[in-house]
Amino acid sequence: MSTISRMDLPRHISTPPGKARELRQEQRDALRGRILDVSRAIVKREGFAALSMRRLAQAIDYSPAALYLHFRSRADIAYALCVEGHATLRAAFAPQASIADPAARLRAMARVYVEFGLAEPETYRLMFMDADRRGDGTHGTDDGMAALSSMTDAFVELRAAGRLKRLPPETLPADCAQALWATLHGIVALALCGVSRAMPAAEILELSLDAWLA
Amino acid sequence: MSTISRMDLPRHISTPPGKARELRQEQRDALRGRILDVSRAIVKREGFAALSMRRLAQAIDYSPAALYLHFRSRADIAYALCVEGHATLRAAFAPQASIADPAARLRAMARVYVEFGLAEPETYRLMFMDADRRGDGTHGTDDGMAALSSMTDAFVELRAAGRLKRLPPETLPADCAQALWATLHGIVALALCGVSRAMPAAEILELSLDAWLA
DNA sequence: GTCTATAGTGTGATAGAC
DNA sequence: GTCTATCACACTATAGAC
Repeated sequence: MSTISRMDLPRHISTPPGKARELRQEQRDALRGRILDVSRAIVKREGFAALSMRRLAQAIDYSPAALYLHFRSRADIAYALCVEGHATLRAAFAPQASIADPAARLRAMARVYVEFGLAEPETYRLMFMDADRRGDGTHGTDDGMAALSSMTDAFVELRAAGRLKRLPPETLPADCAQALWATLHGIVALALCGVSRAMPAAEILELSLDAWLA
Repeated sequence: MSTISRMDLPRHISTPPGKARELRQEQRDALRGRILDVSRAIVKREGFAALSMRRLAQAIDYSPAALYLHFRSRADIAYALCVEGHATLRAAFAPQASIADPAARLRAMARVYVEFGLAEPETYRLMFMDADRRGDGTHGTDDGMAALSSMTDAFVELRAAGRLKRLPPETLPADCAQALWATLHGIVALALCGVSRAMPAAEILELSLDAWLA
């Protein structure tokens, strides 16, 4: 919970003419940031469904109407949080890129992906499981597909090294990546829904990776 | 939690000896059936979120209050529809059981599963994607796990035939089934969320099956 | 058993005063 | 920019008349 009160922000100060504009802009950005901070916290803990405009307003100590000066709608906030989430995920992927062996790299990326989903279940839901129901345009985030293209690259290397002989020769590496992603998503999604009570997600993951990459 | 207590039955009335009682029961069952019919239709077309008690009541031409004489809550209706869905899925699996080759059988079952998800997206959502958010006890449906045990059986046969040598020898067939299920769920879930815009689900499926069973 | 009526609570979003 | 007040809805569930 952020302890910053609105009173900390200088609001009705007669601003000197020069910097007035950027100062106002700074305040705007600060408030927008605070809205996102609180939204992120609520979503993380209780999920996007628990994020109502009223509650959000109360948490940042403004009226609900004030929110609409910074976001056109609730879906707009969801979109912003999704973009953030994709950036986080991409950042988590980056360190794995230096792994030389493509199979080991794929395994590492897969583990990162699943760990992200399990560590931030509600964010993951927002990003990948409620996407179509919200009606906003989250799908356009090419940024989020960076992970997919890293996996594609690894499959290209595998194919070049002749290590995908189990699959039909005309199979595209991009399709392999897509299929592996579907597997990863399935593992996370089942875990989040509590349906796969038997086995821990990490074990399912290792087994699936063996099936794909052995 | 017993819904109907014995005390609710009209014992002050000397129950007419003949068919009165079962006739009343028949009417009760008929109305309950109609409620489920309409609910199923609405969910199929527009999803469980679109099923409100008001709307349901209007559709069956009763008052909202009447619904609560047959279902304790909206979640109760969801539960009933889930049980139905699991029965449908199990029935769709049955014909595949006669396929002799375990790998071919697995492929056939996998296709049935994915086809079910794509053909009845909203029912699938209700069964496997909103499960935890509803708070009812759908997970207890052992009936629904019949599919999983069929897949386990197939993996047992594969292992016995020495056709799983790519996986570590201590791997349990039940775990293989669980992992394959996760893959299937991932394929369906991504397709339903419109995230995997590139590739048709059927192709991802075949590719994944090759990876698993080649 | 079924109705009408309504309690009680939520929601997203907006108008208009200051 | 921010507020108050409110619109215009939705919802589940129940009370009490018949």
